[in-house]
Amino acid sequence: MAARARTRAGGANAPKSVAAILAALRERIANQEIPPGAKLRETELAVEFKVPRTRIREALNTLEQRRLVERIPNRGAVVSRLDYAQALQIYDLRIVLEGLAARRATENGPAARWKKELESFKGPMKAVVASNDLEPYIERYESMRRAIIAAAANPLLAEMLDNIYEKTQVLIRRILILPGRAEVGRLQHVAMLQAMASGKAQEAERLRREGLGSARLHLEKFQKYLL
Amino acid sequence: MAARARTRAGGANAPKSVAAILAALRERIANQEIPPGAKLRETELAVEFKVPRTRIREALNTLEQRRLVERIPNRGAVVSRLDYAQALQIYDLRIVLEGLAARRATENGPAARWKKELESFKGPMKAVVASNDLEPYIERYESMRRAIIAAAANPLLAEMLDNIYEKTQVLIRRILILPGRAEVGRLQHVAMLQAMASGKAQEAERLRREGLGSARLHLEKFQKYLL
DNA sequence: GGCAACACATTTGTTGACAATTTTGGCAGC
DNA sequence: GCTGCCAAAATTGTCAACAAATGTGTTGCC
Repeated sequence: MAARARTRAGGANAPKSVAAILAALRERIANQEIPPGAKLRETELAVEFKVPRTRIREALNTLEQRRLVERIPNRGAVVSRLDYAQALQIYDLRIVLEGLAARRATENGPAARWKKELESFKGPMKAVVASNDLEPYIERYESMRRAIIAAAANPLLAEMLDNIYEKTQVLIRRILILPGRAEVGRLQHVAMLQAMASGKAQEAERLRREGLGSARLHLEKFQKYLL
Repeated sequence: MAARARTRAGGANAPKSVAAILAALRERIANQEIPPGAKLRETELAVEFKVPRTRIREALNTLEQRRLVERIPNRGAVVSRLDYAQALQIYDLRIVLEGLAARRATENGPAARWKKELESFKGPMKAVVASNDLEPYIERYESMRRAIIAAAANPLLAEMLDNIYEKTQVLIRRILILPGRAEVGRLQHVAMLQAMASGKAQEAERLRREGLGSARLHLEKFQKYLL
């Protein structure tokens, strides 16, 4: 009775597959539960997840290739730190990639597909932003973003965006907190969705690039507060 | 005397590190030495490279993440086949990514940096293309491309382009063979390099997009001959 | 008291052996 | 002669023990 720790012991989680471990680790790194610079000890993770160390090793390998951790020979893996230059580079990539996504999504889907999103950003979200209630807004934003990427129907593009987006989730929130930024962003989304709902693909791409470009400018301007 | 196969036996190559194995495999896949659909047997490769199977397994893992091979559980790894839809998607990505590279390269480097490349495409390469001598032209093109990507100074961008470019090397050659395509491409490069040598970053991006866009159109038009 | 060298403990890297699954080959039956 | 099934071989997946390297604490010396 005392030391019963059989099938799924007290703790919390006991995933098995490599994919599960990977997801867990990605999650933790994304919301800084494991902060940048922290060391990932293989043995430690092995006992936590209750899998052989080889499994952890494999997960660490893919994490390394996604540049989420850095690995120094014989010294282990530490989660990568995102410096200013890198952040700007990532924004450059987001600008062109999400621009492409917006264009193709507009071309692919029926224009009406975007009416619903548009109304949400025009109406309810306006109040949400005004009340400084960020979490629901972020949720809506990410949902729209995912919808666009999915509609673009380009798996490789989706994967690339996935890889770089997860490295900036913290940053995005910090930018959004900047005074006035959320409302500016909302208006930009409205403009872009309007273009999409009218089937204007090139215009949608231009607007998406403009929107992310302005976010990038904020990053440059408020560098010291953001990183 | 008979069965002496110690240090580095007859064969040809005996790399050891994972990186070396990876490079070798990437090379073979790129020039279809191992054709799409071929099966990669772990044991076989392990004997050839004279490394434990685990090492091969690791290499196969990273090859899988780069989408160069597909892995079916308990059934092994086969090199990925590039279908028409994927090829188009890759061109979409090249268009926006290399467009970005051209823009940033123009902004970063001194404009004069591109004079040399420009002259080469204006002069010597004209004759090379006219004589249908493709290999030197391709070499020059790839060298220019690498220079631009390097000058863009965005490691993440460079990596992404590396990952998708290697999947299309065969395709690029086939497009280049199409009647008139090489000369059209040369002229487009001249125009872009002219913009770069004049420091016109946005113009350079536009022209790069245009050039790759026209290559993409060729791909659409001659689909049946290319794949 | 500070510094260097040594030994111990911890952590990562490597390997071969074992288990599970799929493919191949052969055989009997229809 | 072809089809379905069973057994053997080959191939992939899993693991735990061993080896190498690094970090840490202690001792002895100046």
